[in-house]
Amino acid sequence: MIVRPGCAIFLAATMPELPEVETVVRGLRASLPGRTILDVRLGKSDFVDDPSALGDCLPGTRISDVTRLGKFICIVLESLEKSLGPESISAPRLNLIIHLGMTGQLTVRPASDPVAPHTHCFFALDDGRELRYTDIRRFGRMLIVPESRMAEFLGHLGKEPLQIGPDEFCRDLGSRRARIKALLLDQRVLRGIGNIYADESLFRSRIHPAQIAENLGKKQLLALRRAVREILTAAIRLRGSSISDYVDANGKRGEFQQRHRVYQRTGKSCFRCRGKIRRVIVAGRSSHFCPRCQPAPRSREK
DNA sequence: CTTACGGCCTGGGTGC
DNA sequence: TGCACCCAGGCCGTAA
Repeated sequence: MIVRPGCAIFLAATMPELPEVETVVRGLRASLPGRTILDVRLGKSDFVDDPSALGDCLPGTRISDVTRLGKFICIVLESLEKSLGPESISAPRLNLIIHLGMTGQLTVRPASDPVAPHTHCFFALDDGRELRYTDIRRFGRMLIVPESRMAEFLGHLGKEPLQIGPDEFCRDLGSRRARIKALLLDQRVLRGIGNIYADESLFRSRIHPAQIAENLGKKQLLALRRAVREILTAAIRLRGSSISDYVDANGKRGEFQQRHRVYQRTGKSCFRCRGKIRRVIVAGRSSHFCPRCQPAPRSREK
C-alpha cells in the first residue's frame, strides 16, 4: 500500500478491540485536533443513532481531542460560536462517539482521494481532507453525546482494563457466578476486551474459559488481571492484531497476531505444553484454549 | 437480581 | 459457475 503525505490512514479491519482502537485513536489524535468540520455527508445511515443530528450539530464545530472509551472512539468537539458575553458561557461540548463494530474503519485523507467501497459517512475538514467512516457489515455504531450526558453514557460501561486496580478487579469479577469468559467479554464489567484478548489472557493466566468466576482463588484473579494488562500492553505496543488488512497511520500492519497463543490456533500445538489447542463455545462465542494448561472447571474439584 | 441462550443485523469467505 | 450456509460482536427479549 502506498501512503502519500497528508494521506493518513487509521483503520482496523477484523474485530477491533481495545489495542486496535487505541492504535486508531493515537493516529487520529495526531492528525485531527484543531480541525473544523465543515460538512457532513451520509450514505447508508442505519448504524447512526440519529442521522439527522450529524448534519445539524457537527458542521462548524472544532475537534479538540480524540480519546478512547473501551472500544469506543470519542471525538471531542467544541462549538465555535462566539460567546455572547465577556466571560464565555461554557460552550456546548459535543462528543462524536464511534464504535467500529467488526469491520468499521476510520480514515483521514484528501477529499479528492478515491472512495473505498462501503464508505457511509464523510466529514469534510477545513484543510481539504475528509474523515471517512467505512464499514462493510455496518455492525458499528455512531452517536452524538453532549458533554452533559457523558456520565450517563459511561454508566453503561465498566472500568478500563488497564486502569482497574487489583482490589476492584477481584471484587468486581470474583463475586460473580458467571463464567469468566462471559465476564471478560461483558463491556459493563470491563470495557474494551473482545474475543481475541479474552482468550489470550485466559491462556496466559492458565484459567479455563468456562470457570465460574466466583470459584477462582484470589491468586488466580490477580494472575488474570496481570495477564490482561500484559497482553493488552504488548498488543498496543505492536499496534494491534492484523487479521486481514488492518494498517496504522504509517501503512504498517499490526503485529500482535504473531503473538497469538491460542486464538484461531484450533488443532495446533500449545506453545507451552505441546498439547492440542481446542475450540469450544462459551458465552455464545468461540473460545480457544489449551485443555492441559487450562484445566476444566470442577473436573477434579475436591 | 443474576445468568443463559437464541435470534437478529450484514456480507465475505467457504465448500459443495 | 452458482449458491446455500457459516460466522463474527453487540444488543435485546425471554426464560429459568
